[in-house]
Amino acid sequence: MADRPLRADARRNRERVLEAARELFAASGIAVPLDEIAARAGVGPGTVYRHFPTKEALFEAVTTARLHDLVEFARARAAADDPAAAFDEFLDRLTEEAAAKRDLPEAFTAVGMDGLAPAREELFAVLTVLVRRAQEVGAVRAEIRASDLLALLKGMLQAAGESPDPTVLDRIAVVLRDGLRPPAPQRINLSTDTPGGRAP
Amino acid sequence: MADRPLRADARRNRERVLEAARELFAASGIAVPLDEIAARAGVGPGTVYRHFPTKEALFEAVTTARLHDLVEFARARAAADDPAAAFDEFLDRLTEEAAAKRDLPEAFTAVGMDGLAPAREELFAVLTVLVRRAQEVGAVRAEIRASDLLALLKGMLQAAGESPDPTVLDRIAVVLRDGLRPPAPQRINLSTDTPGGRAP
DNA sequence: GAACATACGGAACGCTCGCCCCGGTTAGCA
DNA sequence: TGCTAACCGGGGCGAGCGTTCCGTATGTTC
Repeated sequence: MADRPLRADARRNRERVLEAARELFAASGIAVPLDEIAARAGVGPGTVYRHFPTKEALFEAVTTARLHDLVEFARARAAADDPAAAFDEFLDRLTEEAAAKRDLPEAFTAVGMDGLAPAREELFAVLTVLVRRAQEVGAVRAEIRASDLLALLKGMLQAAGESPDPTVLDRIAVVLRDGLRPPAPQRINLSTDTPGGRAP
Repeated sequence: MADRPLRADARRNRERVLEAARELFAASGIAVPLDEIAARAGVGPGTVYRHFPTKEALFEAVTTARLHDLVEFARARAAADDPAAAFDEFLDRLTEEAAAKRDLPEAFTAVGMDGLAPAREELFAVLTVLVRRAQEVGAVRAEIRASDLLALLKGMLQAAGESPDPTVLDRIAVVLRDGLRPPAPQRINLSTDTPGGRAP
């Protein structure tokens, strides 16, 4: 019961399992069989279960770390001087992440994974700030909420993850970025007289 | 072997199965157990298999019809006088569809369902025309391809389908719509001198 | 180097779910 | 109304996967 230091091989195997889980979860999502993770780590299924009580726990262990990194990144941006740039940087980060991280969108809305709830709430909270500040300087349309952003990002990550063409992600990201901006080009001083306007 | 008319009860049960499959696939996607569909239809699992050789075949039967409707709708719009409005109408249609149709995004990119391939190719072809014509009048940004649009729509449908809040869909749809438009308000005749242009 | 605790591997269990089969029933027709 | 063929229901089989258990191997300590 006391937290005696793990035996050397146990420690090594635990790391191998985590490494294999990171790779396979990122590649195929939580659907990957646990036996495959064990095989990739060079251990038996039993060994995985001695370190993690359940498959979900392993997924949580891998994903919580990833979410936490994302939260840290967002938190730093939430206090930045330029909220518009901060918001853009967050989108950039997520776009990079989406390259081959199929587990991230699953982590956003995994049901029944109570272990992930704190990290998700943290992310939600910091996203709320990030969005609000970007809205205050007119960089993001006013009606958007953090939940909308999360849904949008999740959809983007999933859609991009399934597409064989990696350049799809770039164009999707551009669409999201521009779509999130307020409709009229109201940035700074400019006096266009675009007819047929839809905004007042 | 000859296509003798089905017995009355067989015909009725087949319709019931299709109806139940439509509802349950739309609500929960292809993950719904076949026994549930059978139970909802008031028949045994064996009856389902007498009408459809496999679960995938049942899914294809339900989804092909849905995709075909969508293709018909898009085909009519692809020849419309106002390509910009036609494109918008297609987005509207898909937004409505997303209300509670969890099977549609799965139909877009279901792997190994060869029965759906023709419908998917039809959809892709007509979307290509729809996008190109909208681009010709400056209603859609030039770099977008039909595959990008499909990925975006799939993401939107999935994100909206999983969210408990139905109003999320509205805001997501607006973001997509505006994001798909060309960045600068370059509608028709106007002589802007936008520096740092990305198009010739 | 020996003894002990700890960890390992993989066979085995139970559960879910797609799919098949057989005894009973019902529809259609003479 | 009665016969026959088609159809129905649900129990059952097998595969895949998460999880557990136990005999064996290995690191650690004296």
